[in-house]
Amino acid sequence: MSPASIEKQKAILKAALELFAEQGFHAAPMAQLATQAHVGVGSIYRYFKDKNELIEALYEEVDEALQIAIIAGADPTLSTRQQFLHLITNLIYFLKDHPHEFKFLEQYYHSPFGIDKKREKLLLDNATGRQSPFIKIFLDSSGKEIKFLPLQVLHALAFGPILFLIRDTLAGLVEMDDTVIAQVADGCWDAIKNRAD
Amino acid sequence: MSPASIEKQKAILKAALELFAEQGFHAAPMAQLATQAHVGVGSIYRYFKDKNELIEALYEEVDEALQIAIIAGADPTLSTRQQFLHLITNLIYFLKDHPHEFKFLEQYYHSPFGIDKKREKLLLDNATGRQSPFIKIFLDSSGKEIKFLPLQVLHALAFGPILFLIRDTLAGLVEMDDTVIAQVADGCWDAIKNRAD
Amino acid sequence: MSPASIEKQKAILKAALELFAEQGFHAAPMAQLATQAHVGVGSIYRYFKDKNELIEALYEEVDEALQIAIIAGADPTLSTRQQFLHLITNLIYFLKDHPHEFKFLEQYYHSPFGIDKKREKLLLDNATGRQSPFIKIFLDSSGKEIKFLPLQVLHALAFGPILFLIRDTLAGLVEMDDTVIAQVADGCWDAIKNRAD
Amino acid sequence: MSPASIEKQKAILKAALELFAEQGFHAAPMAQLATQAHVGVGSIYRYFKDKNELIEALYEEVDEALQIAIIAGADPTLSTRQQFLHLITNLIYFLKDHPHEFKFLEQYYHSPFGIDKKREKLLLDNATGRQSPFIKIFLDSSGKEIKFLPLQVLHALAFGPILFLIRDTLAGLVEMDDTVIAQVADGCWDAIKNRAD
DNA sequence: GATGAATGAGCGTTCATTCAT
DNA sequence: AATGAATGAACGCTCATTCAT
Repeated sequence: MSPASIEKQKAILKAALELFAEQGFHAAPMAQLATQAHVGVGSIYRYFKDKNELIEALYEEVDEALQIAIIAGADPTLSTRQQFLHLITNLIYFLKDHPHEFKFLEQYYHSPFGIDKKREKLLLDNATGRQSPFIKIFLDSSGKEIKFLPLQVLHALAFGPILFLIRDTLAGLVEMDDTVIAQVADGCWDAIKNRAD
Repeated sequence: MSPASIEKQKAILKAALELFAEQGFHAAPMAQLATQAHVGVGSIYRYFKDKNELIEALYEEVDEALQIAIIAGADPTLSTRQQFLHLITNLIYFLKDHPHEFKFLEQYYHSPFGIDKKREKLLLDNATGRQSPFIKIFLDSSGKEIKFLPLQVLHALAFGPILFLIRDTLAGLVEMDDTVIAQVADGCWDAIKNRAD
Repeated sequence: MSPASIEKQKAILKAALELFAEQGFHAAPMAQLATQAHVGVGSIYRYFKDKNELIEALYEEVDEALQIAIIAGADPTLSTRQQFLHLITNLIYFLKDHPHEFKFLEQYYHSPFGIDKKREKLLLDNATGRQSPFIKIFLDSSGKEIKFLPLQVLHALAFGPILFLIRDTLAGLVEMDDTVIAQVADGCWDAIKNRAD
Repeated sequence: MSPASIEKQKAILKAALELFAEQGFHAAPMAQLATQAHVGVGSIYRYFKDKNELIEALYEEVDEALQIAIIAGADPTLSTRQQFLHLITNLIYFLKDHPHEFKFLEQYYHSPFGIDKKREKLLLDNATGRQSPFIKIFLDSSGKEIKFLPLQVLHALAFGPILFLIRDTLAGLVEMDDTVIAQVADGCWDAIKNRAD
């Protein structure tokens, strides 16, 4: 694909991210998306088979960026607690600093696409070596530093508060400064850590 | 309003809850809703100004039921921890046992309506005596049995995991038996309780 | 269905017949059809699931009218030749006097619908008592007054010239007065009659 | 025009014939046509002003091939009947053996183009020495071996059955073996021949 | 000359809402 | 009060045609 084409595709994905985040999938007409991306409607369909495929492609892109952000600066020599706090702090900052990405992901995971994608990722993690860094920590330390609980429950305890709080932050209901972020990260650790520790 | 009218309105709300939960706001046409409620399309507009107002009214109804379910069997003589566990367990069972209500609320809170509603409730709680039982516990015990954190952060730590897990349960990704429910409730408490305790 | 509804449905079918005949299925937008029928676009979809179903319904209506016209004044006591000439003359006059119907049918039989419909009618004729009057004559007299030929071949010899000529007539290439009509009908009989007779 | 250009043009016409025959004019996008012809979309517009002109050009090509096939092996010393049977048998075999050409011509003659083309050919035949071989026979023998009828009527009687039958053959409704072909040709002759003969 | 990415008018269809009955 | 037929703006998507490369 030519550089110009790649630019165009990126412009479409960028416009899609903004519009989907601000208005939702349904309320964002392809025509408006085209306008915002400075392309013709028809051009979108050169790059993406239909609206669904555009959404999927955008998800892949956003998820990729998220995964990269999460593992930035990861250090396997640290304690489990410190590794967890590092990862989850990365996650919080990324979502807080990328409200469009956060809103898009929230929508995506609540749509019919989302459920299947989630299940798919879960199976993938079980089946392949490619593992989310969180899952690795959970599996390695479950029953030790971390409570012996089903993976999904650990996920819920670790991520649930984050998503909840970011949502409120973006809604302007609460301010997330560095102190609050540290407190929440801490709270998440408290929720999953084995009490004996 | 005549008893017959009340019945009709209830039928509409019931049908709306089912359809919205199963298909989403957008994918649930008013015509289908009317069919399912055994009323004419026009009748819906007698009780609700438009689709948005129907959604709002349904929210009020569902939220009312939820608030009632949460405080069932509450006992102010118990310890803070026990009161919290009681409330949150009520919450979990209600949401788990009422998937339509849960799915509707999730959608609602992720829609443009949701943000405003949340802010409104917050202000209401501050301004009036009518207070959510959770807020009462948080305000009463913050800095004592419970961490000294902004209310929104406590909310996030307490409710975030619940919502996350119920979602996965309804998607069939995890089974929530009584043991798991107790473990999650416990985890939520661990997240907010003061470590000294 | 209320009388008003029936009127509306008829208006739609009438407009469809005219537009399809004059512009073809593809070139006749639903919006134009709605305008011509003095209804809203959406109303068409109350009566017909989609454009295809409208076309099918129109075919049924036109075919019905055609079948009725063909058998008008049929007299089983006449000779095979006279019965045939009567039927085919009816056919000619109907098509000549109903150019919209003729053009619509031509299009229909040349579309993907048409082939299947034709085969279906053929099977129906074989399987049930309901028989086209032409088929009855052909089957009864094949090998006697009429040549012993496959049914399809008799059809071709009898109808082929008619369709060909009507087409040219509507195109203004030839004038079909009563004399010409009689001559063509005669020619068709000559094509299928047994020479010995 | 360079040899390479001629090749390209032929490839486009070949692809057009196949696609138009199989899918119809409307359902055959220029892009698909370009792909099948192994040229760029833009190239089609170098050889043909627009889609209509491509259709026209294809018609000329197909018609040319048809006219040549019809007169193959013509022998002016034979009887009128034998000459007619020879020509019409040529016609039948060509159409039967070239289904793409037949389907294309049928579509063409049923489209807005067709009418005008037909009228144009008629005028041409009258105005110039270039005459269809059938027209020559009809004009020479009308009132003698052949009925005294308007040219268009003779056309209808002679060609109508052929087109009708080929259509059904391609639709799989009837098998045209050599016997059937001879019988149809015979029938066509019976339709136009003077009874006295 | 040849290409195919880009375009946007125009399509079939849906659905929230209205209003005559 | 209750109905549902009627409406048309708005949607996702296609494709003949253009034009920069």
